[in-house]
Amino acid sequence: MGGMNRRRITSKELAKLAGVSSATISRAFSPDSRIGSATRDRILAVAREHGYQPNAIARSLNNQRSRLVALVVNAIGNPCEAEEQQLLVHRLQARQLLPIILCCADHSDRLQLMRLASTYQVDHVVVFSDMVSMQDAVDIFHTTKPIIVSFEPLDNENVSSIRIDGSGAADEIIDKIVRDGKKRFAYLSGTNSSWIDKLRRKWFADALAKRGLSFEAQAFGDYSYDSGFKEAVLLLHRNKVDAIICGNDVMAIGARDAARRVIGKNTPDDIAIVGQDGIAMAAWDCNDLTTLSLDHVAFIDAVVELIERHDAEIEGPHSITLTCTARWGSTA
Amino acid sequence: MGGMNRRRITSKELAKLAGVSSATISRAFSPDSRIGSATRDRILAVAREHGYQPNAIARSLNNQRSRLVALVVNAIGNPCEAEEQQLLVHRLQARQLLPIILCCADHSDRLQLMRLASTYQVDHVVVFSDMVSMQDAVDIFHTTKPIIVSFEPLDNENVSSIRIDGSGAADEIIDKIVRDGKKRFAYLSGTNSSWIDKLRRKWFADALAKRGLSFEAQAFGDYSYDSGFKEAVLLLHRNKVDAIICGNDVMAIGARDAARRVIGKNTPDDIAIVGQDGIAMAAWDCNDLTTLSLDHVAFIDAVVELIERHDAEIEGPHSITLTCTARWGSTA
DNA sequence: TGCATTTGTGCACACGATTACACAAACGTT
DNA sequence: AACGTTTGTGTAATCGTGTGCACAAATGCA
Repeated sequence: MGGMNRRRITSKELAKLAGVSSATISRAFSPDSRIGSATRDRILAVAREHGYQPNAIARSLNNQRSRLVALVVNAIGNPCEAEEQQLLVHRLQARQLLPIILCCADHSDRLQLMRLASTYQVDHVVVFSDMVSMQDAVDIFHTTKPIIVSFEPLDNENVSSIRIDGSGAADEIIDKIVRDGKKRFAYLSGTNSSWIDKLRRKWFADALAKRGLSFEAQAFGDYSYDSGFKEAVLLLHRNKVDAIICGNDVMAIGARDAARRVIGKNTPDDIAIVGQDGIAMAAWDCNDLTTLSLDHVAFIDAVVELIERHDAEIEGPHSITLTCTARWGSTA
Repeated sequence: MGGMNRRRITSKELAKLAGVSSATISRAFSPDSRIGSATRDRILAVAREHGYQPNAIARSLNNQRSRLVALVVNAIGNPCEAEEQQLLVHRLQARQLLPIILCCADHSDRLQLMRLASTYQVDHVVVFSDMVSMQDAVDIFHTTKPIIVSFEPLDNENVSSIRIDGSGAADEIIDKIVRDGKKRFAYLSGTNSSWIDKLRRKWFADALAKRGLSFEAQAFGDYSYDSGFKEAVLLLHRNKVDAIICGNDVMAIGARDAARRVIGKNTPDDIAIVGQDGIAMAAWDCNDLTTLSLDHVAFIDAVVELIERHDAEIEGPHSITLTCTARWGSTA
């Protein structure tokens, strides 16, 4: 590969080395382009020898297409989203698209962060986070061409969305718990401001209402194990509930630990505990959680389909609805 | 903000609107630039009105500085790295640097992926993954200017590294286990090809050797809960060991579950189980793992320091050594 | 052979910003 | 008032590719 620390060479320099013009270099790297195959082979050989690769930044400027995708997420470590993030990143990489992560957790200024990403002319935006208002995202990205993929249904021509319906699975789960004789339900929210949290809560509230019941108590955590633990202790002490529906799986595990260790109640006999998301960890032997689960692969398939629609310049927003299923464990 | 679906405007168009030249537009957005403050204020007002922001792609081309950072990771969901990834992303965002994730898991072609990222002229590369040979990374990125931050010490002027020393903590942990009367040790590796796995194993092997002991058995997993569970079953059936040192915390949890549920042995009395990484989940009440732990904040501080050295054009590679500590739980 | 068509290559400009240089206006000094 | 310095702005080149256009060479067809 020649000397170690050499500057990356440009198409013009390579052109000189190969005895052609820089336009021909460009064509050699463009698969469907009028160019002699002998010339192309020679150029590619010289390019390899000198470690030349076209500069994607310059190409993006010219193309008006960056092949960058902004992923707006709450956090990276959080298992709730992590499995989906992982899947999506793989699918993007297979399409030669590079993901830029925008992480909304903590106190970073989310709007400024999105504005920064938008200056990089990302081709697509996928919003996983429920901490950012979809309207803000539209305002910031609407000048670039990306369509935004999001859970939140928003009536806007630039937003494609994925709707999630867990009402059926919630009904099944409530049915089982009620038949097991539980009567006093509590809901442990992830965040009180999030619309997705309200949606999830509504699935279960409706299922209860159908049976003449309702949530006797409601607590607010932050999707973390610690908050699940802490809030469950309070719920069990103060409200004496015998069933806790949690906003995600991690809090459910925290709640289960709290019930067992602090209060001395075990699932599913003394108390029923339900998670949401269906993360891999929920199925671990030590957890074995009953959870309202979303098919991660189907979800990411849907995201990719929306992205491809957009890439193919199919106009207008599109919406896909996915249905959750109940995954049974020993906690309810 | 005016019409909804308008194309993003350019500095030249904004210049016409504000009655100045495009050079002046650029200066208005460059904090330390010779420009009248009245002009700047007027331009910024017009810019806000029309939703103008400088195009980062064009700026990068001119600057030779993209403000993009490539993060080479094994996987996103994997808790081992996730906490560090999360911390690093925040620190980068605070510096107006955008992270591009390169995910090496599964069967994607890691080299091609790194080549793709290198065409985006990333300013820095941080290699978390132990699935990629550092020499490959250097070969691919050496033409761009980034210094690579990595665990693996490599004698190359373009690589800064962070060395991790867990020998002291491993010694403490082995000491405790041996004094508890355990005699038959097994090591459960993450991957058999990884140099970092060999390093970790050596810390414990040395501590054993100091006491005239050695590993009676060795198994190979893939850092996942399932592999920890499965390999532990085999180890306990075939080799009858009474202490398992695991390559990471997640496998340790799997091994603990296997011992308890399949074999009927409990920690720490029947068997000692040790993890590595010190992830938050290890401290959860239901896990309470004894683990060889790395201070994640200190680690990311070190990464950021190396990045800043590089940004400040301080020449040459640099190396920082961090020391691990033992974190005690009820599994050993 | 003569002419129409295809193939392969170079020239020159565009993409959207930054910046060295030039220069006019405003300012300070004696 | 004369002159040197600072300040603010415009002009034009540059970053590295992609591509429409022009044109020469090669090919096909009668």
